[in-house]
Amino acid sequence: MRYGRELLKGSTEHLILSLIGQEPMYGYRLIKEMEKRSGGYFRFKQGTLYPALHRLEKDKLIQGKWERLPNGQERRYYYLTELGQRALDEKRAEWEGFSAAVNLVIEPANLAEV
Amino acid sequence: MRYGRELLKGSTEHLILSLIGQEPMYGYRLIKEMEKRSGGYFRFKQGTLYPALHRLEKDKLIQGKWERLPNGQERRYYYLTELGQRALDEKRAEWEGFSAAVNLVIEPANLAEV
DNA sequence: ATGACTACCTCGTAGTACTAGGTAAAGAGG
DNA sequence: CCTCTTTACCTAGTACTACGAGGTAGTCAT
Repeated sequence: MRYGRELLKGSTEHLILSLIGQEPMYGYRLIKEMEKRSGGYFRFKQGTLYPALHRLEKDKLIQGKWERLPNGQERRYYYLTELGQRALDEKRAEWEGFSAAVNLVIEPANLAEV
Repeated sequence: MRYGRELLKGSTEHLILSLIGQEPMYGYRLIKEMEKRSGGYFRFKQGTLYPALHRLEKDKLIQGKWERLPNGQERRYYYLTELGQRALDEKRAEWEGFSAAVNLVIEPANLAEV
């Protein structure tokens, strides 16, 4: 089941913060990890991810550090900041409230037993 | 908890179709009903709802009919079409897949027992 | 007749996912 | 050596849509 692109809006940052909060990561790995953990559901495009990472860094929710591998290659690892942790908690609560509200509206179950 | 405006994107049409599918409605009532059923969570703005209704009608997912009240007032009632019912089913499946995927990513629970 | 509510509408702006392009290096296979 | 795939970073432009802010008009109670 392919999801509409608009559905993802507003959840991208939540998802990214969530993964980085679990373990510092670099962009390319984030894409792979997102796909793996969602059972293949999410396939973030680079044109979605990198701008989002730059936004989050500009807002000081994450901090990037260039790190050099033994073979000389460089990767930009992102770490969750304290501010980012608070934003993550907020976004989690937001998601829970939102998804509960959607379910209330779309499920006719709430017509019974009031 | 106030939700981010972007979170709503992609769910608006699903929510509208869902309510109209339960009972034909006019715009103003949709706003009130949405608020009531979501426990006050959703407060659709007119600038959101009316353009969405027009989109849905243009796409033939709903059909509008002007109906005159005894006092002479007119309302535009919207009815779910067959095409709309199919779209609603799709959007419901989409939402279920999407929310399941989000929960998989944000809950570290999936690290245990695999 | 003044205000509150119902009920419809639209224009412009802002935010963001994606397409389509780009760079550069590592490693594998021939 | 050369090509291809993969890793790994980046950006400009487009399309879509929620919302703010504005408008019209009728009903009803005070």
